[in-house]
Amino acid sequence: MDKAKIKLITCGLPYANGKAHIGHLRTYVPADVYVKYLRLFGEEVIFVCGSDCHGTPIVVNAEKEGLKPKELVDIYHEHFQKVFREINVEFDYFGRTDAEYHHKRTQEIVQRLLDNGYIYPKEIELAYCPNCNRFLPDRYVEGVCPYCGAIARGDECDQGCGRHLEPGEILEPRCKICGSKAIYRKQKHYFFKLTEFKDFLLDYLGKLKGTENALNYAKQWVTMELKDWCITRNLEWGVKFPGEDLVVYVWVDAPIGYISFTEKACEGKMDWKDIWLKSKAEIIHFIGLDIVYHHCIFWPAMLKGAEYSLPNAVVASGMVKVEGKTFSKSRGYVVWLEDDYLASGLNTDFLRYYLVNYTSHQKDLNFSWEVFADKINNELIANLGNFLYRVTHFAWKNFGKLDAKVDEAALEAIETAVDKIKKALENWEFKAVSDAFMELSSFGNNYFQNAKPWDLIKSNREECEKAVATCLQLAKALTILSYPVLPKTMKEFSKFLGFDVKKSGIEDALKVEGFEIEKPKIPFAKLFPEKIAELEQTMHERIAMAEKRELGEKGELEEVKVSVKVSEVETRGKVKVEEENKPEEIDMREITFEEFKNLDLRIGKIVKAEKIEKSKKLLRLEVDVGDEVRQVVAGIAEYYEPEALVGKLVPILVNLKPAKLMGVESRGMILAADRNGEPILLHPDKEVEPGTRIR
RNA sequence: GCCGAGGUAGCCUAGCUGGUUGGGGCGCCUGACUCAUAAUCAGGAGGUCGGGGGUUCGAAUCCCCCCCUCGGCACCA
Repeated sequence: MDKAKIKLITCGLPYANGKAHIGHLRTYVPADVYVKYLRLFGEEVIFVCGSDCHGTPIVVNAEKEGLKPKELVDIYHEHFQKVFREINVEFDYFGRTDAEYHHKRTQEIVQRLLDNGYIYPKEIELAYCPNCNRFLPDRYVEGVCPYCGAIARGDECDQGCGRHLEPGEILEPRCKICGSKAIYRKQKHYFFKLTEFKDFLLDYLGKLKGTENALNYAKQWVTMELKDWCITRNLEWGVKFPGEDLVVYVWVDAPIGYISFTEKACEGKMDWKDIWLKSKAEIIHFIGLDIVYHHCIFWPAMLKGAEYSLPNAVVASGMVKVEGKTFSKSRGYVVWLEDDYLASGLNTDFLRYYLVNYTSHQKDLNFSWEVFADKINNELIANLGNFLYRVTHFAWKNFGKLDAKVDEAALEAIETAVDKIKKALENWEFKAVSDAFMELSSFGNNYFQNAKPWDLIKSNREECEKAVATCLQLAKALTILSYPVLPKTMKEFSKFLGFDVKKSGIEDALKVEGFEIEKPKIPFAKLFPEKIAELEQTMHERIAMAEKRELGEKGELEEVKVSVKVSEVETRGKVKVEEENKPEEIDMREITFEEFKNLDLRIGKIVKAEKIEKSKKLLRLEVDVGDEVRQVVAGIAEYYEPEALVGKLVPILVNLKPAKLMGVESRGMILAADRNGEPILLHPDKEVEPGTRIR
């Protein structure tokens, strides 16, 4: 690393449409820890982030809540600022993308891309609602996925195959607002020539630093295929595209926040252009794995096209699991920062320690309250907290003031810890960083134990003082070295040791001075089983409720609607969130009996079933539908063995338009219940003949 | 199926340019100590290093095959 350069650290922007949870923190806390260490080591750092305020989900949600988009954004912007402050994630600037300065910067960059010929207009067919008299953006459209036939929304096949849909791709579009049938109408939109950046990206990704999880994905995508990127939308809410009644796609303007927020952070201090135009800084993005594509493909291409500086590193954090299960807001496997953690009154440093120390930054982090309690009680408190307190307390009680006499061995141990921390930071290994100071703490406990100052105080006061001063030196070094991870606690504790850790640099860890000790307070409060049981119960109740909801129990519905409203919001900018099935959102439009009669539904008998080669999900079935035996392809291979299917009676939609999948023709569709994506086959209550009509 | 990342004691991990008995930490067992938040210190038990072949005097480390987990792509009429 080039030490002379200023470093700009950014975090993926939280989407101002939902509350902060443990998944967000998985990225923000390590980034903050990294920044605090850099500063400790004397580097000049700028740390920015902000709310991502645009995009259809915010508009849709605001409308649902009877708010203006800005009002909804205000709520979550405040929320994020508050929780970040409380957990000591300290940005130099936390902006918002609906601010004027950000619009200005975005328009300037878009204009540069236009001037440089990287943006071109193209007529595309878009869903238009004749009733509402407007073009329908992404999420205002509902229709059928052209790839899998599932109900999908305008920009993504969210219920089915999960594909990203380009504007105009969706079939049978309907207006989500008034429910009427939408038509396709031509409209001019703008595209970014991503395809022209393929060679640049291949070269760039070879030089880009960061975690390999991010870099590997990105390389894979670039080598596959790049498509030009539609960067305008029909919305009111967003950054206006120059000269048109359109806004730029939210993923164009969101990363530009890194630039506009840097401008604000630099005000009165330095010229932001040195960073973003003259490459005089090292730019490091901390993100969640789900937005690697945007940061390693779209973003550098945009910057290159607009002749801005390029990021030097992309650091992607691994996934979060809760109680060993995939993180899921809808299923209750989530820890909300405000409602769960902060409300519990627990020391925020505990959570920071857990997030940093559980595992390597790139790996999956599992959160469970049980492990949480173990780590806090047995590691943080028993080792670090106990050492700090026993030493300081002993020193205060027996000496108060101590001379500067320190065992060389302790200084060596401190140096070792510093070296380990430096090395670990270079590799984005924050667990190794925190392990290094925990190891130093062990050394301290060991030293104290072996020196037996409680005996020495009676026999040899002078020798005792040296042993205690040595331990105090270790304690001081520990508060300094652990401050980036445990800022709240160490800031408080350092004053008992007679200094202010916030004003200390790394050199103070080794500087030998006399001590003046104040009566210390216990640094960390112990976690008791009752408290943990309480927190676990909250979580388990939430999970149980989510399960009930999934099973569609009546009586819960009212409540469910409310809770879903709060938690189903999309996140963007930091963590991967699983595609959540939202059955209650399907809100199918009514059809007439006549329309129903158009469906040729029958009971069919599966006479043959086999896997389709090279496919993970597809089975080729031969189904007796009464008058003939049909070949049907069904996406159930992950859940059903072919052998187990033969002879089974299943409902089948016979007059569905045939299609070919992986080269195999499918004439009909087997009906199944969908439990979170898992198909559950249905069988008639009594044995019936193949071909029996369903009504 | 293809690509990527992994599979090391109950849990988190180091080691992986091959070389003495595979290191830590948490938990567990025994002992010591009492300054300290039943914290600490010492000692100990616990591992077929995913499985099987191969290269080598010698492999957790290299090669081949297979299995499993996670993610990306293809695919869920």
